[in-house]
Amino acid sequence: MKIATFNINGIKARIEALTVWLQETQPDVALLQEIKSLDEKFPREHFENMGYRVETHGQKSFNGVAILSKLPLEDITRGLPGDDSDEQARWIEATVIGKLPIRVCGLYLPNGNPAPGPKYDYKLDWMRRLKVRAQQLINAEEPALMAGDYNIIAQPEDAATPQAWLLDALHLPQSRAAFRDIMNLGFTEAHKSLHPGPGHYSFWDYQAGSWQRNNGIRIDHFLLTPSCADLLLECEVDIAIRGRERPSDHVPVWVQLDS
DNA sequence: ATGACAATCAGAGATTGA
Repeated sequence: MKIATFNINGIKARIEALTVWLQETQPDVALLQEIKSLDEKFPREHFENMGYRVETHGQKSFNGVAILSKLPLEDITRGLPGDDSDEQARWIEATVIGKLPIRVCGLYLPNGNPAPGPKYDYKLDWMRRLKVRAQQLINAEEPALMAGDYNIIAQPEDAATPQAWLLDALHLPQSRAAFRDIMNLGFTEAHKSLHPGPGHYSFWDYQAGSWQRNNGIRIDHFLLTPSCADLLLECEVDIAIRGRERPSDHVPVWVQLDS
């Protein structure tokens, strides 16, 4: 089973690029972030005609996550538990029914800038809630993964110019500590486990020729529970997508699971 | 660097992103 995550930075602006990539890559499941669309405005039929089930959790203008799946989905839930007043659409879950059922969580973790400030407080509180849900997934002892745009530079080698990020919400010690806390519950970060070392990025800013200079950061991750990590066969980043016409500032990351 | 670049909503330019 091939599962991908892709921050598309707007479905309206990215429908062509996303369609081409889906046809080339043929993921069974694609977790999308920043659809920037109301549910009723998402081009559902376009993807259904390509053989995908479409489940969205959107809002107007900003944020928004979705699951496209060629396999059956069960028990779909929307929104990260733990704060009924949170109106930002950043979390969606479903069980994908393949050879083995996999609980799949798609997430768009808050950016948090500027830090300190209310947006950073929201990021840290969102991560506190994420840890609660993550612990539940570990306790369930079933194959599960959490994938998406974590907006966390987890270690200095995940940035081409780490010194430029020292005061940024993506790289502040509290952010990295919160990510580590979640990892330490027992998750495997798929790409790092298969491709350790520097120079792997998933985001390049639109500004200042970041792509041309390979001034990137790695912030899109797959976190696997232990029984899911046992199924991991491959994990790759589709870097070339960033060099195409009208790209997202993120590129897709995917895993192949023996499931 | 009050910078750049892109998307959204709106129908200009502010807001957000990372």
